[in-house]
Amino acid sequence: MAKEETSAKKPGRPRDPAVEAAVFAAARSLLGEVGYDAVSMEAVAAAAGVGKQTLYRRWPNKAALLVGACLVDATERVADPATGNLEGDIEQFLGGTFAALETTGPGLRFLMSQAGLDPSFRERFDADFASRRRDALREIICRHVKARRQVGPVIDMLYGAMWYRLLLGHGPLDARFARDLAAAAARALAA
Amino acid sequence: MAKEETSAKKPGRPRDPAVEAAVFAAARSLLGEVGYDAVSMEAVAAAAGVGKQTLYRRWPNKAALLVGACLVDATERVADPATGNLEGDIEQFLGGTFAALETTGPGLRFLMSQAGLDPSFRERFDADFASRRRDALREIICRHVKARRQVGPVIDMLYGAMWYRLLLGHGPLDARFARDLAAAAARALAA
Amino acid sequence: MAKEETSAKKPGRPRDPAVEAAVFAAARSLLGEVGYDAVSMEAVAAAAGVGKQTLYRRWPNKAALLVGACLVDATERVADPATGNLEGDIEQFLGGTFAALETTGPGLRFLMSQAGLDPSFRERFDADFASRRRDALREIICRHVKARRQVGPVIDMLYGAMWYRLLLGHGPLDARFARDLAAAAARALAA
Amino acid sequence: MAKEETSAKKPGRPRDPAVEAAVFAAARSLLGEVGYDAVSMEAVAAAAGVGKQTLYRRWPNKAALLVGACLVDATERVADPATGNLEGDIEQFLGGTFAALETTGPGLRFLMSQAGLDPSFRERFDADFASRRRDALREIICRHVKARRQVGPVIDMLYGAMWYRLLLGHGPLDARFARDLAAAAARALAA
DNA sequence: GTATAAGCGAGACGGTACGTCATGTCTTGAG
DNA sequence: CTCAAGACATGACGTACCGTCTCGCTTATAC
Repeated sequence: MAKEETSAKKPGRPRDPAVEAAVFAAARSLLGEVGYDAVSMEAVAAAAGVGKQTLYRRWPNKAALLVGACLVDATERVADPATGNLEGDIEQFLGGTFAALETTGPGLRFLMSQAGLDPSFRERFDADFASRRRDALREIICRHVKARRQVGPVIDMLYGAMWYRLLLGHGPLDARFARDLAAAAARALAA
Repeated sequence: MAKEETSAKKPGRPRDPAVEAAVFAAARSLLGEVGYDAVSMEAVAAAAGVGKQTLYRRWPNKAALLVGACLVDATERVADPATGNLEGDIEQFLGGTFAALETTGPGLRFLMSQAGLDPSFRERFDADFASRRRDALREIICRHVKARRQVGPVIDMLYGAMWYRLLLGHGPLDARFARDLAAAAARALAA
Repeated sequence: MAKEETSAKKPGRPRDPAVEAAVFAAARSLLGEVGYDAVSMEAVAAAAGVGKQTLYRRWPNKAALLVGACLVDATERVADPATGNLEGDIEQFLGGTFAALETTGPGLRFLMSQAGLDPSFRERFDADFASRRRDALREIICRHVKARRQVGPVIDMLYGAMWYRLLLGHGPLDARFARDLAAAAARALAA
Repeated sequence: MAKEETSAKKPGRPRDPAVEAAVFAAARSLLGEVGYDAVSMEAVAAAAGVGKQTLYRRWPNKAALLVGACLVDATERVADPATGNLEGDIEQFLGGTFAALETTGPGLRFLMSQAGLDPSFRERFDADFASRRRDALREIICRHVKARRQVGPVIDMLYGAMWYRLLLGHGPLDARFARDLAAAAARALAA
């Protein structure tokens, strides 16, 4: 097939793979500490022990860098649930997602806030992060549900509830909330 | 003591009342056109024909100014529905809410983003606006549902879905979405 | 007429006159210490306790700033010689000129370099400074010499020798050099 | 002695002799077009179709490279004069030198200006270029003159006059100027 | 042959400075 | 005391080069 000619040997020194890890770690740490606005490319570069040009070589702007930094742990933290039934799978998925928010919550809240403020970041954040999370949840739900039409709104309700509480803080994102949401979703999706 | 002669004749030139209106108009217009980040105090001052010092005399920073400019959006505007059944009432309430977003959407989106960024504003915004909207929806739902325990999460799901789409823009906030959400909620709340 | 009300009261805060003095002092000091290339606008700003923007508001670039800072060096300071004979007058004139270079040398060297790099400054520097010095020397020489045709090249030789050593530093600009040049010039101009 | 084991067969691939020519051509061309400051090693490398490392392997810095590039044509362009008398030889030497400036003048002007700005470049430029030209002229003069003591200042006067006009542009560097300088120098050196 | 060693084009790397922009403060003169 | 104007110190922006460091390749001598 030779489809993957992408990895043809390029000339010049190859990119140092350690850079990405160092940058993402620095970026996540700063994001959690001081918030999106106060994260500067200079600070990320300094914290990661990296030149500014190296950041701009790999990410076009701060938004892309931070989304990349958060994307990694969100996708790798939530295990695929397998309880066998719809409600249980949803509960487990949401429970895992909420648990991850213990550490990633502040950073993600900043990113979603930024999405509300900046249209171009909005697109990138949805395409690279939020829509992927919706797809992951959709896949789980669709294992048990045939009526596809109802699934979309229910996914928006589930993730919506999560973000709503994450942004406003008027209620906890705990195991009980996961259970309540899962129960409501399961009933909503029942034939 | 009557020390608080607030309206006592203060020395010096009085504040020009036209300034606030001009500034708010300029600010909302810029916010709609270019987005929060690209709004600068300098641009607001120039657009309003006002000196920068005048802005800083009245608002401590850009966020506060824009919050002031947008707070008028966070006002009740949805008529009380009366279709007689749960699903119909929810659909009508959400439909009205979504319709109002046509004009108030950008302002509210900015306010919710600001709530995500600023904890003190978060509290104020939830207490003065968001929780009141939840209460209004709760009252409507509770006309038809006795099982109170399930209501809270469903309200978060409904408003959550709305905000989720408002912030990310990945799907429309239209009559059909109101209908789908109402149907799902009604099933979730059914005994 | 009064058209030239250049100094008409302009609105806004007036420029702080202390800035120019502080900047020039910092610039000349840095120029003397580290040389033109190593002088950075950032260092000048820091040393003068001034913001970078303030520098760029007043001077378009580093060269212009330093030219301003050094132009004070380009001022007449040599007393008119009166030894009665050609060789003595030349020697005394050059000796005085060389002595002044003790302090003004670095600044003048920079200015001449700048003249070599920037054609428009070249014209200005020649008209306002270098040609006047040549005229001064010419007047002294012409007191003793009638053959005008030979004078021009000799003046270029004398000032040329000075600048050549000032720029390259391959030989001293001292009393002995003044004497040697005067002797050579006197012979060259002899009938 | 075999001290000069320079040409000992060294292991590894030998240096490509075409590189130096390509680099010098590119460097001279850039120097003439945009001036010393605006010449960057990256641009030279790109223009010569050469890697940056190749430049740094052969020249320690930009200054050395550009001096090298200009040295070549200055030394090879001026033929050894042989008119038989002092004044004629000087005139012919200067005439040839001035003629070469038609093409090399702008580049050399940049280099001399840079020498005035940068002490470390100053040394290199004098050692590798200017002092060699003075030596060439000294040799010619010393064929006819025994009184060595007067020669040094006269050489500074001759080359000084040339650079003075090259930098300030207040007079032409033509055959007549060469003749006038030669005549003055010959008289100055006469017993 | 087959190491070994250096040169080569390319380009990523940690840095420094650039010149621009916006922040929030300050200082004018006018009202 | 407010207002419009604009200078001020500060600090991040994104770019351009610096001089160094890998890469994979080429081109020599040495074993």
